[in-house]
Amino acid sequence: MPIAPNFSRPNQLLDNQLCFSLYSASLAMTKLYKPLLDALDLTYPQYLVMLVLWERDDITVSALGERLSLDSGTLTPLLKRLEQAGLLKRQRSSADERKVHVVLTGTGLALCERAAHVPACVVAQSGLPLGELMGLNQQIKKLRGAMRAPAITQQP
Amino acid sequence: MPIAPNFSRPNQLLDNQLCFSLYSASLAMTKLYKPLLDALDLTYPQYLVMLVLWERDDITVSALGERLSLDSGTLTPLLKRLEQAGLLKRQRSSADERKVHVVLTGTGLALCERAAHVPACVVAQSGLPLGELMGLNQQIKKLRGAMRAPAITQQP
DNA sequence: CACACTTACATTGTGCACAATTTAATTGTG
DNA sequence: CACAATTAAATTGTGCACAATGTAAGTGTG
Repeated sequence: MPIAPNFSRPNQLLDNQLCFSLYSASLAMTKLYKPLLDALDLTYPQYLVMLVLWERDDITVSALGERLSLDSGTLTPLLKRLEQAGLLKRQRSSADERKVHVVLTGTGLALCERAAHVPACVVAQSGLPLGELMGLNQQIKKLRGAMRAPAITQQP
Repeated sequence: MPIAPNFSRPNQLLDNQLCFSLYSASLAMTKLYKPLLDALDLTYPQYLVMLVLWERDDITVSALGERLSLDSGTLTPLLKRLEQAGLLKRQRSSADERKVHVVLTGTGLALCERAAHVPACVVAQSGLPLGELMGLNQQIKKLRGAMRAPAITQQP
């Protein structure tokens, strides 16, 4: 049986490419960060967690999860590794024993300085003008917002 | 110690958001595909592999890896699962015993029909006009190309 | 105040991604 | 032809992502 390229369904080729572009660009971006983050002993998801904490320290696991759209199954082991590395502490709330607060240590707070050069390095490596990247960022945020919103679905 | 938002380094907040946008949008997009792909018993990376094979059957693992920017460490177990599911065969080249050719079975080829509606469903769910998605796709592909290219680095 | 219900994390299991290493086949060079 | 070098997959180990489930703490209702 001969090869059957599906030119009859241009959508199947075209539309999936946006999804594949996102997927592939995201992986490529992570690789761009890797050498910089290796120097800080952070993985990319760990770096994202630290970015949130550098902005707002002492938040609960669920607040962190909402900010990053990640659940406890992902965050719990990740946070344990960061705690093991001495960058933060996980402490149960005394007011509500169900909640776990994530608090930076001195080491974790200090790491912010050593991470300060990372974004500019990545921008430089991408080789595209900053304005273009910012415009792209706005569009992707819009797409992400659209995906977060519930689709026009018939309610039962 | 008080919270220390790093407003003094706007880049650290701004530039990382493009990267985070990509990361988060990619994960969200995968979740959009999930219910559709569940019906086909495919994960999203498996679906990408099938898309490539529906376009061009009988290619080597390394060709597949180049197309998707994935290495054998990712593809080998993924392909074994697709083989287990009866969608493809992995067969060593007789001409060069190092190479493994990936060939669709009848079942794998037939699945193309059942997957035909997936892209349009995802576009509809995103809630954005098709033209906008296509423009975004072009820009992201440009970014990905820029990241693939070696940065302006001093050669030793 | 009992008790169903909800909430916040933690745990378990599957499937990517990828670095690093291994194995085996092929190619290039003297 | 011997043999170092290269190439193509496979293997091993770590760290996400996430579904499904479990556990314990808190909440609401009669």
